[in-house]
Amino acid sequence: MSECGFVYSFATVMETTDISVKEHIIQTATRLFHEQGYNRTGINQVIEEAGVAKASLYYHFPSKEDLCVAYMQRRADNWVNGLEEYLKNVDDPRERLVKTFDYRAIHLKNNQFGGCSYIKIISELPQRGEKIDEKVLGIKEKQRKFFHDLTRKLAGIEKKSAAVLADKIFLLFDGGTVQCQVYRDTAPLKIAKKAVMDLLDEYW
Amino acid sequence: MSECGFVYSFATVMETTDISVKEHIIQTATRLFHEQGYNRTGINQVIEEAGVAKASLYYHFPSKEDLCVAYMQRRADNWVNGLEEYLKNVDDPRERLVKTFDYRAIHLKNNQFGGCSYIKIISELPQRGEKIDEKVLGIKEKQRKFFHDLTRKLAGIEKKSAAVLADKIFLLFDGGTVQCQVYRDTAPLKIAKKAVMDLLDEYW
DNA sequence: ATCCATGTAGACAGACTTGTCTGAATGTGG
DNA sequence: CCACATTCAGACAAGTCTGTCTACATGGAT
Repeated sequence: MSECGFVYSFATVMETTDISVKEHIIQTATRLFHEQGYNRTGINQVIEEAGVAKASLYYHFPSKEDLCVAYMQRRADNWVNGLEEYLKNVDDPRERLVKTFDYRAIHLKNNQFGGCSYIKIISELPQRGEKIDEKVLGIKEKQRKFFHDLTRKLAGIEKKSAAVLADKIFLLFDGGTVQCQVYRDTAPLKIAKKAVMDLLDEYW
Repeated sequence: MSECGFVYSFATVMETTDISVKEHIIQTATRLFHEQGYNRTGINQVIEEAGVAKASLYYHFPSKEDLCVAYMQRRADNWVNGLEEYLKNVDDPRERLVKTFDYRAIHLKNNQFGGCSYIKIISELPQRGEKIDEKVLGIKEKQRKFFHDLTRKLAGIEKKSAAVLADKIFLLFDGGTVQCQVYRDTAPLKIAKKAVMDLLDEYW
């Protein structure tokens, strides 16, 4: 098989391209876990599609649970990086809030309306493994903080009002996300965006 | 074993108590699927805890997927019946809307903050089996219609405004539900309720 | 009287799962 | 030069899963 040669030559290139075996595993797992679900994706499929040996996976990740944590972190990084790029020329906090919902719709569409990775994971693992639980709560809290930071920057808003507003927007964010997943359509997020704009108009 | 005798005598009683073997299976599956998740609950556990034979399960349900549909229908029935009971003396549509969020919090707490069964199912089965997809969309559409019917009854509201308002409330409903699932707390639904009350105040 | 619906118990097939282990190869750093 | 980190291939263990099947029991309806 030429595949073997490919893999080995690939490994030599890897330092220059910075796509290591570990990175291949994370990327493959991130794709498969999100598209097929965590429970329905076996380790064997991950290593096969990543083109790595099983021992290599377990060398980098002691268990599937650890790979799951890396998957969620990668999803979070991708989201934050994509959003920052999308908002790079937007300064007004009001506009940043609204455009976040635009980007959310784009992001969900680009991800086959798979919904929120973290809500999906806790839906698949109701018993809450410690590491996974911690990761989900940490990421969700960062999402919440994002909205709180933005509303606090709105001109002339009181601190308490900003917090209430942020929590409402966060609810619309998650509500829009899961409804887009259910309906496989961006319509719910458009309504959520409209709701956010109406909320912001109240504060002028 | 006395168990055998128990089972058989149970079967004879079943017509009077109206708790058939099929009903036992549905109740057990409804509990286990919601608490443990659909994928993580095996047929063998269902029949064991229901106290029925495997052949009996497959006599009533051709496949696990069919049992899943029955599970979702049962969850929907339980929700609607519980809500109707909770709202039986509440006539004002505004109050019915707000109290629906109160009942949602009670319901989630009573169900170990397991979240929305239908969102969980589509999170576990991303490929969307035909029967399951149809069921989830049907139930979600009924939930949506519930809010639309109520907002239309608000005094002096325009038809279009009522529709927009209902969709916003529905977003807060689902957002509150999944966030309660994440945080294992009713706090998000309290914020959602407050958001609904604020929305309703706009329409006086 | 006999058929049929409904129920029991439990073995079995065939596939899947996670994780371990053996044994070898490669390239780099000390 | 040798030790170490990293990677390969793939067998294996020990368990899970869904669904099928055999063989039998029971009670009501025709």
